[in-house]
Amino acid sequence: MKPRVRFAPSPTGYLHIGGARTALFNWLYARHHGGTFVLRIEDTDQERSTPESLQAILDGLTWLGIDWDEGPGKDGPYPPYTQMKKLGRYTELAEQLIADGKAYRDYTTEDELTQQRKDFATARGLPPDADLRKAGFKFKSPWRDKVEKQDRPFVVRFKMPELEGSFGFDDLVLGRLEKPYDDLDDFVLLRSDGVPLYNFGCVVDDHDMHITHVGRGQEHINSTFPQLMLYRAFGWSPPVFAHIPLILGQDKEKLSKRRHPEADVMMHKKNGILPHALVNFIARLGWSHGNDETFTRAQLIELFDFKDVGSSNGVWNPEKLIAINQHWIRNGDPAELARALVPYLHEAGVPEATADERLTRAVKAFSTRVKTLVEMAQALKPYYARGVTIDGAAAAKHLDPAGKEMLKKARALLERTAEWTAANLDPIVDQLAAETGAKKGAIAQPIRVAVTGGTTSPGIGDTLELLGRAETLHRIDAALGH
RNA sequence: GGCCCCAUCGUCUAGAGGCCCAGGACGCUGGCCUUUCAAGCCGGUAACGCGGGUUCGAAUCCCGCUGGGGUCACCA
Repeated sequence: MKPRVRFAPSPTGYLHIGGARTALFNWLYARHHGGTFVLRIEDTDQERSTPESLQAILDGLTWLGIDWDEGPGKDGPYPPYTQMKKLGRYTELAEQLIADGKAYRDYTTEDELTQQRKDFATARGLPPDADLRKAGFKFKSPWRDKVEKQDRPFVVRFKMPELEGSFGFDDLVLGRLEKPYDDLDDFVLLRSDGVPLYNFGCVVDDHDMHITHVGRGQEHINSTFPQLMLYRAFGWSPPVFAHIPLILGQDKEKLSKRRHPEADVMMHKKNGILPHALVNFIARLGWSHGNDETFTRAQLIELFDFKDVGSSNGVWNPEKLIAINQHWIRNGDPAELARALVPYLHEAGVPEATADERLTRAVKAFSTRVKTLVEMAQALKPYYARGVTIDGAAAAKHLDPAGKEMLKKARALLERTAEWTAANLDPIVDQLAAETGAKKGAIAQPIRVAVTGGTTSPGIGDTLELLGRAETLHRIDAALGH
């Protein structure tokens, strides 16, 4: 049987890096097994859900190259894929549970609940601001065993069976996980406005959508138990669970949107990280395959399995992300990189940049010299300009009288170069070195400073080819004071 | 605090009883190469949290401790 997996984000903000990894692992699992990857929108938190967030999440996934087979914009056999569009289904199932005596209508009001908390605090001699959860407060509804229906607001609560012992499940990454029955209480299924809460909506949808494997963050371990009870109450068989470790910030705290800007997937796009580099990095955070560090997308799909996901949390490591990004800039397809680079060049103030053959050559020349697309755009920008401003220190060091003298000789040779290619241009340095007995540095550096304005650039041949004959001679003349 | 999960270099990790006085990667660092800067190549730095067991033998199994994380809503 082909697996059906899902990613079920809540559209309450941008795509979080932890969510992206959860999506990635599920997606890889589906692609590896030729299964189906479902994208489901859990928008039952009406306070916080926004259309903009939904779009941001879709954009984030798309940027990362994680495509879904069913979900927003993709019809599938088990619609709708948005929870607020199937409210009737939840109500129907809640009614069914009530009829079966497995859930009940709880008419407890806000005031009554507050009173119960107060009484609890007083009985324990606790201060009014004490955290009652820590003190072990457990809500007991007086409606648990009543069946009458009243004409006022109510929530539907699950009637947790009073059973001895414990129950559990076999997690794909953590192994056997168990919990005593009496740890659970009568959790809410449906709010008073009829909207389902997470545990209920999640179970109903995973069942309705025939989900076979649920890969999600370890913060959901505890909610798996009430969910399991729901499966049991409905007589449904639960999916296989895989709880993947959390990603921590550099301060070792859980990666949060508020405290960690790197939690935003799209921030990395802005920083010039390649989508595949981020995918590669994120995959290696928690998952491994021997000593391998870099993987193509095809390799990830071929090698991924939940059983190779580790069980301990991982700390975000920006240096390694950069290193992997550099690796893919260096080893990726230059033409493809050129296309990815164009928007960054536009951003850098080079509106005329297009993914042409010249840009591809430029990408090749700089691929070992920059770590991000932002750096690449910055590095390339001067090559698109007319003329260049020469750095004072560089000029003082390399464009002294001797340097200028050498530059003149170089210019003469350059002018006579038939075909303006790196292969033809590079030997000029050697030729001059042989003729004058000067060191290559005494020849190449004055040229480099004259045409780039600074002391560093790719090889002279590549640099000059990129600049073109006219611009090279123009800049040399300017440096010579003509 | 209750419950749950976790524990190898600073970080990501390999390691499924002897192959490990622990390997790779990033970082940091010495050198080589070199027309600059990179890249590349060769080297160095640095870890099995602690204490008990089990075993001829433990990073690997068991227990305790400690530490870290998660979770306890009419959020997800």
